[in-house]
Amino acid sequence: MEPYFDASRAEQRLYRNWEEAGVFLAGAGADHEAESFCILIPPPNVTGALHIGHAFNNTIQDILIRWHRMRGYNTLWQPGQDHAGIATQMVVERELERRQEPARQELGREAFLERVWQWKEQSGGEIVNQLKRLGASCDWSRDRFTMDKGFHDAVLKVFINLYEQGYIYRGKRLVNWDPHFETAISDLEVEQLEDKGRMWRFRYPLENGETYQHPVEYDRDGQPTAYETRDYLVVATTRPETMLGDTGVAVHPDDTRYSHLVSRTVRLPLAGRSIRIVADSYADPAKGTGAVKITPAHDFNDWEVGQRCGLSAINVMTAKASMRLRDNAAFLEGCDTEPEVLELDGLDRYEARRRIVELARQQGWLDGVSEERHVVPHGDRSKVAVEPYLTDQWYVDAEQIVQPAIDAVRDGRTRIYPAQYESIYFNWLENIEPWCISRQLWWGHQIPVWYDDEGNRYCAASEEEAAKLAGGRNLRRDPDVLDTWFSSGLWPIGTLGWPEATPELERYFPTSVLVTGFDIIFFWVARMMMMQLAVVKDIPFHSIYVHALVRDEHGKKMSKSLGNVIDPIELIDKYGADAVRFTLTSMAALGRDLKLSESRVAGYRNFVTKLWNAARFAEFHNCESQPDFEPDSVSHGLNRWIVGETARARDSVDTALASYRFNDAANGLYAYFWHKVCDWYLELGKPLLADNLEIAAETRATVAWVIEQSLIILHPFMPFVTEELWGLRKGGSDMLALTRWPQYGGAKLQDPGADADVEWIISLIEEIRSVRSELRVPAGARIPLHVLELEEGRASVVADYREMITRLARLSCIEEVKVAGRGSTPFSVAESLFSLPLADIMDLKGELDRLENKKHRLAREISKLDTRLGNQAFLSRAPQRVVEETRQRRDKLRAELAVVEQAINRFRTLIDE
RNA sequence: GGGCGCGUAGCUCAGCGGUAGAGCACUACGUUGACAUCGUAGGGGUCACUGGUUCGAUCCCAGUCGCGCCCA
Repeated sequence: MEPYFDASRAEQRLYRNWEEAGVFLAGAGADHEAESFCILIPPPNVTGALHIGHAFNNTIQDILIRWHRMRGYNTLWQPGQDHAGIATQMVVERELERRQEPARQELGREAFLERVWQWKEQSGGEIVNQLKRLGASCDWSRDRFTMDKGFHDAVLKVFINLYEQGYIYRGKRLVNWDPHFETAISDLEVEQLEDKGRMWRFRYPLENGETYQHPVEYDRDGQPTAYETRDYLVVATTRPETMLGDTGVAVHPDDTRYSHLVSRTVRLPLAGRSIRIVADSYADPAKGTGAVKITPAHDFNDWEVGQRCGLSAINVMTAKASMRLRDNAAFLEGCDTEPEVLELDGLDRYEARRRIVELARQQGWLDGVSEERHVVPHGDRSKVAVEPYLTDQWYVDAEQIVQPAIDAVRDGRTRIYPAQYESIYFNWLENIEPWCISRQLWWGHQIPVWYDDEGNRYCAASEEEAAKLAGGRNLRRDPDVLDTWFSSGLWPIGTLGWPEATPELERYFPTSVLVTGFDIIFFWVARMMMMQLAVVKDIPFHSIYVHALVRDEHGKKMSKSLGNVIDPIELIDKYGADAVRFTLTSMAALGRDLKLSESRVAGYRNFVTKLWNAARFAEFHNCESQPDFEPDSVSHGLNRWIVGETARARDSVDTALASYRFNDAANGLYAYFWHKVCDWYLELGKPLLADNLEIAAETRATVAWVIEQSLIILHPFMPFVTEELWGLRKGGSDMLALTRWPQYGGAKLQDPGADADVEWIISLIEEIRSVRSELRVPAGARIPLHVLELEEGRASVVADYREMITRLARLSCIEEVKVAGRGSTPFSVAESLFSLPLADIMDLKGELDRLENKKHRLAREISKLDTRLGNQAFLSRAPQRVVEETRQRRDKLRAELAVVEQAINRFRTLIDE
């Protein structure tokens, strides 16, 4: 065996072996009639590359899957990719541009889609290979794509189903419009970004000679004391370019300044349109002048006001967010436009903004301008400011299907871990808004609705069926496609074969657990709940494990623009997949972000090496597993101890994983293997492996068992190195991935007597090492150990472990003596007293200090406990158990103190002599 | 504005009513036939602050101060 595990060479071979042996297939290795365990992968975008968040998310899933598979469950990890409408269309369009090929519009829909499919075939599978590098044990034979024929059919069927039940409707309303992609997007795809901007105040002249008194001076109580007569209203806006679409000015119904003006009109500058002053409580008297311009076609709040007050909505922009005025009948109607305004036609919205402000200044209706910060909605993909835009779109009336999704979590049929995410889930669902599901894109599931020339709609699974419904009328299909999340919302039933009643659907649905990031609870998790419950009347999963975000080592969100992205594949290349996985797992504390630093990965790479070398040790010493080995029948205390430790480790892994405490599982395994097995068991066990000893055979078998048990319980976390070592040890006949998880219970393999002995031996060795180190005894020097006094029952222990103590503490001999010799250093372990004769090398003063320190530490602790035990309130109110434990501890410390004091006295005597 | 979370060793984080822990980093020593990607020993903390509950608070409660995120 090499001294290191060569991850880069072994990983791909090991993965291939797993695939060829079919160990990842649904149900592989399952016990007969086993319970099923199924996880659906959150489908990565087909355009995507594996980022660290995927690596984390899929490591967690793989641990759960491998753990269950080894425990004999009938396991399915269902993989797949999402067609990711906007993202993919964007990638392919860029590709066309880069290669200077005809753009999407020139190609036309059909040819463009062909190109997307081509692209998908060539470069779409990258992320699958990357998941394999991570070790993800998905059943790739069942890989699904949200645009597959079967999945597509299922999506259309659901659309038709929901349409027919009246849960899907078409409506003309304001949507969030992304002017870059020229499509509607849903509320969730909008992110609010704060930006510094300006607030402009405009004067809109009152018509028909109306005037009002506007306060200009106030007394101390804020009461107006002087007024001026105004023949205009001042309105404020951050978006001057939309003023051409103004159809009203609103004032608060209780605002006495303006009440006589309600229903009068102002003349909209530039457009020359008469617009009505309306009373609506949306206008806040305390803000600005209390009068607010209303642009129903370009602002969500204004839209509501317009609906309430009967104002028309005039769209003054194109889909690209440039001004549309010249051939805009709605705009021109009722206008007495000034020539300048038509020159704005076709200008980009920001250019139009500058021009309008400039015109306002020139024409004298600019009242003022102020700087302020405000939040501007942006498209999460395009990063451009979205426009509220008036269009016809398809909506899911989510309110009608939301209740079962709320109930399922309320009554615990689906549980969310950690529970704090439940309230986020409820809060969103209880305030659900209609879901805009149509997108003006080409790549996606085209909406299965046809229109005849009169505009009647026919919703059907195919053109033929629509034609039948239409009775031969001329039809054209709705050009829009569905929101990507509409189809991924059907991921659970869609991947398992619905609407066919497949065996997989029967066996694996509802699925066991969904592992996902909190950032897509709304996008995806909540919608899957709603849609599965609406379509098949059942929950999609029993549990939802919500994990946090992976951030950089300073806690910043990783992003390309910040340049702080850690590429998991680079980490895997450098440290191996096992190290990357173990790092992520060890940091996966429930409900907390992880800050990833590379040094941590390097640390776990060292753990992989440690495991590798422990196995190498076993090989050197011919420690081979014995078929008839019974862990509970070993005789030597050391072997009995490690068997018990191993059982405890297995037990705590199971407990931790069952409650999704992945970090506890990983850290427990790390401590067990490195600090128990390697630091102590293998070191103490070395003397027992000498060929001439009777105990050697048992110890070799125990070492083999311990190593192999460790490989098994580490396998879900570090599948590659464990599988490789398993193969090296077992000759490759059976695979670790399908090896049965140990069932032995904790109690049967525990031996408290052996545990106490070994722990005492460890303390003794540590104490000797500590003394040696502090007294600067050369590391290579062998020194004698004098035994002065032993606690009851320890004599045989010292005898049994004599050689181990000698070796690990680098002693020349262990002798019983009656009195400590001149120049020797006494020290204590629990209640036993020893000394090290170090006359020529020791630092007397330093050693005395060391003992005094220990004495003070003990004395301080004892005094704390004494105070507590002297407190009547404590004695009467604390639980008896706690009182008793405190007393025992105090007594034990007192005994130790006595021994230390004895050591000090002896030492003083020696110094005085 | 509403909600959630977080302030514990130099750094990244566990813990969570009764002994304050890990990894990394740091210091010293060291190649003993598994491992220097290692071993041994060691230093390092008013558990953000202020009150309260309790026999007892890093832990529970309230407030303050800092930081982050989500929603409007």
